[in-house]
Amino acid sequence: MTDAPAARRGIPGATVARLPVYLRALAGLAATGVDTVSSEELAEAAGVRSAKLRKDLSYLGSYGVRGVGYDVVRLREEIARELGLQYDWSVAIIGMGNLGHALAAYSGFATRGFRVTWLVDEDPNLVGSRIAGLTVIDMDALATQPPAGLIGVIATPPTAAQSVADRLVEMGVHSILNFAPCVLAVPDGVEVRKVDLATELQILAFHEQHARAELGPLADLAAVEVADARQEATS
Amino acid sequence: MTDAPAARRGIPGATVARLPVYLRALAGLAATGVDTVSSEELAEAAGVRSAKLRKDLSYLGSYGVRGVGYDVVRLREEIARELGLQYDWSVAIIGMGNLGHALAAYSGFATRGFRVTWLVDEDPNLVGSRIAGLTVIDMDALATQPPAGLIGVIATPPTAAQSVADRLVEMGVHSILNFAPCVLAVPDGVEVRKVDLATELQILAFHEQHARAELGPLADLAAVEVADARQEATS
DNA sequence: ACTTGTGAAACTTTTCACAGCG
DNA sequence: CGCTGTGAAAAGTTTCACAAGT
Repeated sequence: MTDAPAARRGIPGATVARLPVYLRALAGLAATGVDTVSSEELAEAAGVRSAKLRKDLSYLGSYGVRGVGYDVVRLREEIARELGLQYDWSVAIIGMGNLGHALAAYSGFATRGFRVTWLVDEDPNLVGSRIAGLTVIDMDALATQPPAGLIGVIATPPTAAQSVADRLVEMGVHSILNFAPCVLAVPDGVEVRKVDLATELQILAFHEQHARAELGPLADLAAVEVADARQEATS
Repeated sequence: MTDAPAARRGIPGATVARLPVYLRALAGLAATGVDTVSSEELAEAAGVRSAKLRKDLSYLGSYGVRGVGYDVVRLREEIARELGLQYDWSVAIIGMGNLGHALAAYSGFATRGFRVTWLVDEDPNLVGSRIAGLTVIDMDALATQPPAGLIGVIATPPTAAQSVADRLVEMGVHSILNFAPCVLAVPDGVEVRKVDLATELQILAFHEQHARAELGPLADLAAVEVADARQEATS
């Protein structure tokens, strides 16, 4: 019954997270005029192994042709549909600091199915000003016209992030992208993804340190040793 | 032999990725004067389950006290050491567009063990200008003084990203944070982490669409349907 | 002949549940 | 008694290898 041409509820999360990468790779291939691609080639373009790619695509259904490969246009459509990109989703960016500014101006959203529709800040000096073609409003103004399916992007300082999240949830938002370096508490049914820049660097630092340890003592480290008030910790 | 007070090579990747979150939670607790914390409390602050937290910490060694909990200062030091944060790592940001600018000005790096030391761009109009207290240089200038342990942050357009990565690798960098929406090919031993903003939104769109499907047909969708040249696909 | 789609195996990560220790 | 640390079970993810289809 529910066995129509797509996967029955339950595409693994790891697969969902890779679909955007495949989509990007397919867009690149389409742009260069390729119209059929093998799992081997597409996997190469996406930076994964071909078996993984095939397994991932198998969750969406059978869109390949054995002995031939995948039709670039068709596969692109199927993935886009699975991701819900037949709609142009509205995005509200909250917090117009450096990062909020950069996000508002980022052209990569528009080209990939998203429309930045609201820019929000609480600072009265910013409210009313124009950034990237939009007028900055405050949270109250946003709350008067919250569209269903809005995605909220939090780019405030961490101290403000939780209360912004609360207000977004209150107005019916259930997808949030959080750039503030803090944990957000939200009710069930609200999906939060986080991007923490310092965290990413710390993970790299771990690998850097351990790669280094293979090669011998950390003698030639140009990274500056922290030699400051660390005494208070040891005394 | 190699059984000193830390984990023997092989902390799971999933655990490493969470250590920065624990570190942040501990910093928060330390700031409010708490000096002992149970796995339950710390897990709550970090947004994970306590069993997972304890398992993660067990890879670092036994730093808790049964019946009591963990010493906040001690645990913080141990995690920081494991992540290699006893050093201040140098960071070079390549690509001084909107995002590069925002990253250069981001104060969150300095407070978490990283020092943005070089800003790089190829545009002659930018080279020599000052951003966030630093003078913008070009890749050639960076190549003349590449410190060991440098972390490269790529914030260029995707078309330039691969060649920037190649040059970074050439000068001995083996940790790269890539903001450009493309796959980078690098040799073994070079660690690349990527942050793709549109990808994150697409993953949210997937969940948004499927959460919505639970509640019935997509009637009240305020996300604008893409009603353009999609006919060519159906005809 | 060639490439997909997929069971089964291998590996990783999370969760459970309780022994062990302060 | 309470909380950590950890084996063992469960769940999730990746890889293998080949049968099945064109």
